[in-house]
Amino acid sequence: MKISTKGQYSLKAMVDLALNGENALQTISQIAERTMISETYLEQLLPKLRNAGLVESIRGAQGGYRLAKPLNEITAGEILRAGEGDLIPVECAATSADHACPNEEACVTKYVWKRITDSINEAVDGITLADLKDLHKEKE
Amino acid sequence: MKISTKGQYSLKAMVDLALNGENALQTISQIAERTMISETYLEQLLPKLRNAGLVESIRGAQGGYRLAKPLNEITAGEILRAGEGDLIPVECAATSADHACPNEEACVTKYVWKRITDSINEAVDGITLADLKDLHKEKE
DNA sequence: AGAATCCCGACTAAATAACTCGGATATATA
DNA sequence: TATATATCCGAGTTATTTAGTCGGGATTCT
Repeated sequence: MKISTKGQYSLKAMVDLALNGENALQTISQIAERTMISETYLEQLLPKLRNAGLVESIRGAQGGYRLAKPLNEITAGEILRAGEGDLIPVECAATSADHACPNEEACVTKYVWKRITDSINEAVDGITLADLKDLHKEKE
Repeated sequence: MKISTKGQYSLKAMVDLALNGENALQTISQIAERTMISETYLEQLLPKLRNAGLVESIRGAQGGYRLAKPLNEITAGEILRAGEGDLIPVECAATSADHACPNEEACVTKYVWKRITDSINEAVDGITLADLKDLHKEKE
């Protein structure tokens, strides 16, 4: 029951962009230095965030990354689902998974998995980068 | 972000006891047959549930397992924490983990991990075996 | 042209998960 | 008391996943 470093670092990198490079381009090496995540690993993570439409990238010299949307339109949920994969702790909780569980008990446990899934997603979908930036300001 | 089979099967086994052997002793092989979990694996899981005070066991011939408390006093949260370990998806969300995160951003992400942790635990602590038994009755 | 950057897939090592197995211990019953 | 029935416990094994590196290609600015 762990969120992998992919998810953790993705959020960390996005928060870094929110705090430091909301509009200006930031290179991987700049993000790496501030977040303490290796450049090579970030090179693997950032493309996922781009494919999800959360950041945009400019290639070539003077290039880099920046957020693709306003802070209040990017949720922790989007980031985690992009970096980590769907937040579904048990397969059968996926709404599509109707592949007849063999036992009747399984159907009852499914209720628990769904409740967990829903509560996780509600939690993370209710937090935006704007919220996190505000929180950061308060902490100073 | 997966709940391991330890957690899944622990819940499944407990639901089985709730539905079939609330008071009477059930042997591992009986539980195994109904839940489709191997006997040897159950042998590994059930002692954890016993250590957590959720089931009690009688050794020797005619022995077996049964629930240690009334259905409405056993929550899915207790079962999962016993079988799976604490439901804390990121280490630093543990309240005790005050080992100075080096970056200030880390502290902001910590807020997200805490929200996730809390929402998961609230969800599972709000579901008892009695609820699941009722739900099972409805399904018939 | 050359330097700075992102892009992408393949690769490896370490950790974790998912079980199995062997043998010990306790208890009911004949 | 002997025997069958059960739980108990720790060690071992295999498969999968995670975490991260690496090499080389493509793009763009100066």
